Amino acid sequence: MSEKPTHAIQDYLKTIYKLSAAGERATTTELANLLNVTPASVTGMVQKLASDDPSWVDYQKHRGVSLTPEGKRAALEIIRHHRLIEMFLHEVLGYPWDEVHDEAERLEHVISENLEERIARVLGDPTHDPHGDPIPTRDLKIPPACVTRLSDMRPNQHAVVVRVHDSDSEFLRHLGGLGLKPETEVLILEYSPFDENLKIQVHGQPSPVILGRKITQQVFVDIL
Amino acid sequence: MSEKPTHAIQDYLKTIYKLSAAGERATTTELANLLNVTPASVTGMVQKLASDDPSWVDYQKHRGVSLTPEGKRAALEIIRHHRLIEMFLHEVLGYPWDEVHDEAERLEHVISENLEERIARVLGDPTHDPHGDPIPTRDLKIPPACVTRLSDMRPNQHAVVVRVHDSDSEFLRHLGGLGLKPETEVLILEYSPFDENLKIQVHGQPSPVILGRKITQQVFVDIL
DNA sequence: GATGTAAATTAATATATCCTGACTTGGAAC
DNA sequence: GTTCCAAGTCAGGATATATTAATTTACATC
Repeated sequence: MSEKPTHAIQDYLKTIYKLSAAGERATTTELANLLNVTPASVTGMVQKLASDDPSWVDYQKHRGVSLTPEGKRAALEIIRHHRLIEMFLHEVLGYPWDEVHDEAERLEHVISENLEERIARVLGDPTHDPHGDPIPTRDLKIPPACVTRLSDMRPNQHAVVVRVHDSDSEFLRHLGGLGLKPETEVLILEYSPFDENLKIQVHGQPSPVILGRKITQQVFVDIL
Repeated sequence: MSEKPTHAIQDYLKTIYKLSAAGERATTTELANLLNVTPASVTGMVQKLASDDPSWVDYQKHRGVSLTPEGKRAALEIIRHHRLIEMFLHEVLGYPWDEVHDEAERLEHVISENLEERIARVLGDPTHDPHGDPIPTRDLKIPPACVTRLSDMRPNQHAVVVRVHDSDSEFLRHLGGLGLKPETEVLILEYSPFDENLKIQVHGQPSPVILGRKITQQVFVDIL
């Protein structure tokens, strides 16, 4: 049985997981940016992660890191904690969706498996968090996240929002104001090829809105 | 504005608070025992606590420590977190009372004031935790805990349990089995002066039980 | 193949917290 | 008043994680 990773290690593993979603290795600088530490700190830590027994990552100098099975397991465990907590804060404690991330970021490291289980039970084993990100199951399987972006839609297409990029509170409040949240339906009215703006009608909103690519790229949809 | 104390400091302050309930200063060795560190570590930490600005404690070599107003404030803040969390785990997530302490011990350090407030709101501003310990109010006032012990009762006295000593999970399960929890009424039937055993009838239980001082001293009551 | 630059690494150091082992102090008992 | 022991303190060092500054590497471009 492997030792429980420290909080810092959990953060590294989670971040490496996110960066290697598409299969490539995570680089030192990318990690440093997302973790808000210097590249030198990342180098030091990933060397440790690789030399721990069992090792959490596969590390090669100047070639970045990827997770070992053990590292992936630990990463998914934390991601499950994070997303269950977000859902719980939203559903049970009435948190607005733009405030859940930061609170979950701290709680995810300290809840027991017992508490994780009770939270999942109370929520009825939810499959997605308030931003639409999939929650790993008890046995740490995770469905592939939807990757179709609102920015890929064209006039007359009809779609439903399934996921929005989280972690920026301000951005989430803005989306909330527009009515753009998971399960909301949208109809594309116009596409402007030069600035890549989209004019869309959000279901339940009084009038259409025009959105730039900065926004539409962060909203993921299923086509209806 | 004072810096937020680290987790370790919060634990020290909380423990000093508990030890100085009666007004005396907490000693190095007592602290070391309760915190599961060596006396030398305590000396090092309390010196730091005293030299921080603002200082958390008043420290005099070989004379132990007491909390400054700032230290007391921080201690009560953590105790409020701890007891609200215990109540929340019990009431909302169905934790048995013997499991809440350890979980709260970790969560108390990471919840935001926002979460504290929402928990209090959902619970309807409870005044006591599941073991009967009083919860400091929002402005950190705390009523004196009841100090009459079941062991002080004598035959024919009728009392109601208001508080039991927490933090030992096994002991709590035992008490639970006996039906001894806050708000339960008891009637003293016999007192045996030599071994200090008490025979009592617990309301709702089929038959009386005989309890030794080790137990009756840890149960606090109001006389009816 | 030489070279410039961005990325990554190393080395030295800082901070927070803990430890062990050696030493000192306070105060009770003679 | 000594003496002695439990309690307390000091010194030195360990671990985890971060920093900055200096150096090295990879690789695209000439």
